[in-house]
Amino acid sequence: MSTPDSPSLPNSQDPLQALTEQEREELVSLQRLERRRKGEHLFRSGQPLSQYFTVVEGCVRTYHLHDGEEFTLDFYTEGQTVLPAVASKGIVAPSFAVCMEDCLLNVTDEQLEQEVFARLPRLKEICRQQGEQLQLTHQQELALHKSATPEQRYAHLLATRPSLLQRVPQYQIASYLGIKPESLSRLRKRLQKNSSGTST
Amino acid sequence: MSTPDSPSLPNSQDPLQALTEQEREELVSLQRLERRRKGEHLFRSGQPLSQYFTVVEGCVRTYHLHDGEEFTLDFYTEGQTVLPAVASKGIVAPSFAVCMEDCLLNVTDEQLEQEVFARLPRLKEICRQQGEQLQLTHQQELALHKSATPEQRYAHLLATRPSLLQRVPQYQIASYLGIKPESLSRLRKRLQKNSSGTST
DNA sequence: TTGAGATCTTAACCAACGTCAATGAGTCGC
DNA sequence: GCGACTCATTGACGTTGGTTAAGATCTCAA
Repeated sequence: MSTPDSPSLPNSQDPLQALTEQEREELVSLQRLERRRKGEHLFRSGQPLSQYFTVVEGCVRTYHLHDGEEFTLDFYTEGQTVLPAVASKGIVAPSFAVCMEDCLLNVTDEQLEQEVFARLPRLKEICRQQGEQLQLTHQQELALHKSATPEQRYAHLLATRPSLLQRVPQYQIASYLGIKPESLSRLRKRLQKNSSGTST
Repeated sequence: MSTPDSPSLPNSQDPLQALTEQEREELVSLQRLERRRKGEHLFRSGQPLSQYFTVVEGCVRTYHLHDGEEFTLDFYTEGQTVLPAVASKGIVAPSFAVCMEDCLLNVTDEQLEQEVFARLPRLKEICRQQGEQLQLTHQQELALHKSATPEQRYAHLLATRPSLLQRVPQYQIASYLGIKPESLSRLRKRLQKNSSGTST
């Protein structure tokens, strides 16, 4: 009933379980939390990336710009990392990231990252591994997007991240699914009609 | 006229330029080359990955299986790496990879990887950075796929990897574009008609 | 030559998305 | 309340992809 939404990319399954209680506490003590207002950008496409963000509270959306139109890549909510840490210098932001709500973010820059890894050497390997698996997951996402119809993609979103639909305007969900808002509207209507017959 | 096809994922831009001539020679001397026959699989979805491949000669296709149907993820030709090196233990193959032609491959396993990194310490960082940028590139691919029509995707493929279309059966290209072979056939016809008018 | 198999093309029909335009519903500031 | 604005919905229409089925090539082997 109240599962807090598993992320579509398993960004998830807390790999920090591998740390000891003490290590985790230390990690928390090193965290730097910052507030960002609704509408603020975390980064913009093409800019060198110097910070990495994890959402503690709120919602962040990443998107591409293409012929003046926004294409939503993903939504990040409580507990999700907008970009994996362990990024090297010289990495360039591949997209835009904007706060959908007022946000509380865990912000890591290069210096802090060095510090954290110095204190928790095991974390580096954990992050690296996580990043690699994430990459493979991205490939799978692409495959899913290719092989599924918009309807299936919507059903999948509904099944895996139901609360997102309450939280985010539908025209952005549509863009996330790769269709127009009007089409999402019709699609939802179709599903309603079919499911109402099913539940008898 | 005869550019050898830039890969869709810039897998490309030889990051080994950062090595000295001597280092590169050493790298080559450490390479292990293997032949694989057309139709052989390099890995299968779900299996632990113990080897990484770069195509020296031939063509490799990766794909997903979904309800018994294949969905082509990508094609890898001369010079392209099927999966990035610097993968940790315990990584699981996210897809299938099969040789489209008889292939000559540069094969790296964990042991060889250790050896190479021991001999060329700088390479490790280079590979890591490459892997991270690749990850961001995958995100961009997904965005491109979402925001472009099949026609635009085909045009993009035609522009960036023309020789692939000569090399690979069209029904697999169709699957790569996310459409059915019949649709690709119609699409090509439409494009022909339109471009014939243009070239006057 | 004949037949089987694989690949590509074409046609006809339907379903679904895109576009354009109009209408509601909700919020906000005045 | 009122207008302005944003967002969701609906309808009409055209375009395009999926499906099914048929046919055209081509290769390969008997």
